[in-house]
Amino acid sequence: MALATVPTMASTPVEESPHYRPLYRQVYDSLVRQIAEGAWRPGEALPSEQALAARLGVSQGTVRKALDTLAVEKLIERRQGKGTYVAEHTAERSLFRFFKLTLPDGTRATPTTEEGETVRRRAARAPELKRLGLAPGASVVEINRVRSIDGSPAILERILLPVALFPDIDKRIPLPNALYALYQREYGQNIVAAEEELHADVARREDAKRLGVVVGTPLLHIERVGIGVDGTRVEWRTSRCDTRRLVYAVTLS
Amino acid sequence: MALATVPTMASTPVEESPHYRPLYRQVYDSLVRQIAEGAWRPGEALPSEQALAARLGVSQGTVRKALDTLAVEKLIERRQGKGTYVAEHTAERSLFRFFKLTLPDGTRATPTTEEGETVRRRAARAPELKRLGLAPGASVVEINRVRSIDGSPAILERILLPVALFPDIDKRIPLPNALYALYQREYGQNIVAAEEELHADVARREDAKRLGVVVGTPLLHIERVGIGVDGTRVEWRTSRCDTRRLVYAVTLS
DNA sequence: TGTATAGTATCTTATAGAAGAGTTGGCGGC
DNA sequence: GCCGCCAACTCTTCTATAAGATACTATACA
Repeated sequence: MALATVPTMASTPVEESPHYRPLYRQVYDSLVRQIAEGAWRPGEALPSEQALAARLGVSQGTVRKALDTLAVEKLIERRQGKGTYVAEHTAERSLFRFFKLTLPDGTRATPTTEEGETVRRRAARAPELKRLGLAPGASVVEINRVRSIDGSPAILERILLPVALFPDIDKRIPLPNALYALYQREYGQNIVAAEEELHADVARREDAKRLGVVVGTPLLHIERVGIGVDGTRVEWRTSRCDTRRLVYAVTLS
Repeated sequence: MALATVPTMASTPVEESPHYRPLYRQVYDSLVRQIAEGAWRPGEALPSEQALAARLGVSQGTVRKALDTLAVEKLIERRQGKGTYVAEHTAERSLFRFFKLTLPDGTRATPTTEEGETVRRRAARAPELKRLGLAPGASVVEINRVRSIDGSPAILERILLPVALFPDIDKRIPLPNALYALYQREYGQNIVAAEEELHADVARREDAKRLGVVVGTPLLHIERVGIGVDGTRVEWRTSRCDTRRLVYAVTLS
């Protein structure tokens, strides 16, 4: 049996299809696509399991299995007796999930942006096209800012965004503290995963000046690509961090 | 209804118990405990879902739900038509899971140990007791070794293990490449998670000599605590890595 | 030596009832 | 009439079970 909303599969018996996927997987794919398309806004409730089951022509338990998967992937949240909600990036949450820098004592750090933030639009260069998976000729927005902890500079950030996804973001300065919430709320770009690459480096003259440290201070250099629901590469962020002030802490499992 | 193998719960109706846990959760706990106790060796097959269900007096679906959870936590592996197996740390796997250093082009790095590895036993110091959650007076084994990529040194490693958990590990030199597989196979210590803290640092004289780099070279300093199935802190590992040769790459989700 | 076939394992789907959370309406007191 | 309390109802997700489908292995057989 195939989903009523997937007519291309409904026409042939699933057993004969080379792209066979279990029913609950089809439901999962369908829901992911709809969430990606913004059928429900973040924070909004999805139809109930029964309603979804009826609409898709499967049983409630099958819908439930798909929703379970979405829940562990943090795309949705469920509350017994209330409903199922599309996850939203609150300021708190997105920091907890993707911001791995903590204070040396292990407590959460909440950085703020210094004066002098710059936003400009320009053509993307070759490595940027590659990292963001863009077609040649695409434009990007480049944001540069200094992030502070307890009032003194600790991180240099450079953020690259495809203009195609964020058409007017250069008119939104000063940018809010929780960028991912902005991406989600204003541009429908929901970042669900991130690939990070870390190097050790030392502060050069320009770094030293902006961070208020001496040349040669060790810096943690972080390259991050933010991934959207459908695998789109949404953001490329480069951070250079003074790790005497902040520690990169991550739990592998 | 409570598990037949959990008599403390079976005596009172679950509804009245303040420690109420769903059946499938009780099954899960029971299985985790048994795996931790080594009821089945790593790589060995568990009884079938039906057999477990019969033994525990629940339905196959309930056992399955518990096994599903164990599977996402990577404590077990399942193969349709074959059976369910206790996960084992093969050399390949443990590297993929907890070794986040890759070559600059993104391919997997397989380090080897240089000559000159040292293993010694001594009393644990205060910070070590704290990190490993040991009682005062406990002893540790300290391992120091240089790890190489393509034949040239890239990582300095210092490993601390509680002697209580690894009684005779100092007699096993040279240690194998895949330490976590050794922990699991010979000492029943199955590492399922790890907490890592990363700093940027520069090479001091001793580092420079052992790694063959100049003093002042940026180094990535990694502190890792390995966590066992029941939350025990099994290993404290400190790595100092030349990130011109290796990159720390991690995917957050 | 290759091919059915039986048996046993996990995987998929469906259904029924329990438990949580809010809403509504009745009822008594003021 | 108006307010407050509480039980009943209805909606939700959660739990537990059962039955059939699918996958793999080994054995019997031509």
